[in-house]
Amino acid sequence: MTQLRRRVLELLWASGGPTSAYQLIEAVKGKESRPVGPPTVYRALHFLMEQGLVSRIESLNAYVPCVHPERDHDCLFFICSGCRSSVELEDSRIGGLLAEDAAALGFVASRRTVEVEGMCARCAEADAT
Amino acid sequence: MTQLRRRVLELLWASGGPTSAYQLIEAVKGKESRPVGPPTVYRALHFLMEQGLVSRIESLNAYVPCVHPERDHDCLFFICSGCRSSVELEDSRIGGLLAEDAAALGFVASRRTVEVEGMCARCAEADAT
DNA sequence: TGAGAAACGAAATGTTATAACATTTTTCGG
DNA sequence: CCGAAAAATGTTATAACATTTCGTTTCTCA
Repeated sequence: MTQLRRRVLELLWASGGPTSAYQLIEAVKGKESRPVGPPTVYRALHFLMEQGLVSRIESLNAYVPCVHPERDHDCLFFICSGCRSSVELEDSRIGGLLAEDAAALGFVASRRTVEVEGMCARCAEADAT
Repeated sequence: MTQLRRRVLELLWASGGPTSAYQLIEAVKGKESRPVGPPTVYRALHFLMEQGLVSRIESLNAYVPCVHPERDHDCLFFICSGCRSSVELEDSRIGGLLAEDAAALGFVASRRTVEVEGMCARCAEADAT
């Protein structure tokens, strides 16, 4: 864990929601006052994802810190179209079903992406009003 | 269903695998011999997705024709890193669990993305050899 | 047939991600 | 401590993916 990687991770923690790589590039530039190129931040993100500290949300092209990095994780994301927030959940039953379906195909799984878009309770309520 | 939209759908059927928007742009250009801009093809893709004829694979930025457009679908994709192929499956149990988890959060779901990356049976075997 | 809606063409631009290569920093055996 | 090897980072350029904007054409239907 280097200074740069820690900084990217801290920015993600601070951000409070899914954050795009280019937002992070700007944020790192802001803290330092020197140029930071896209590869720099993308490399840090790849590292953090390998370590299980960060996840990528495919349907948003955005990144979030993991809620429980300690556990071998297999997460699903609920993404609110209203407030652009995301909630991470763990449901091993889904992993189980996916493993079962994969086995039926002879498929050797390595990475899972499970994302649900919709409206969070707060935004759904606001919307109904 | 217009001529252009039909052409894009046919190209997807013919392609035999996940296809990027820019590959489709090139392919449409080829068939016609006139320029076709990105918005033209993206509009057709959005239309076809609305109709449930095409799905987007988020983790590849690519598009595939749906296997069973007739049914209200709720699909999962198994994507092979070896041969870049994808298999579409329906497993209503997963939709059920996701609905259950969503309900627990008060979350109103609209779209689901479930993608599993790995190696298909063929490629896993070839890899082991 | 003519007004409104839907679809399409075209140019520019915005957004996301990586390739390729140079340089700096760290690590660790001697 | 020193220097070679490995890891990380900087820098430039470009690839890949997607949308905005606006003007024109085509379709529909009263």
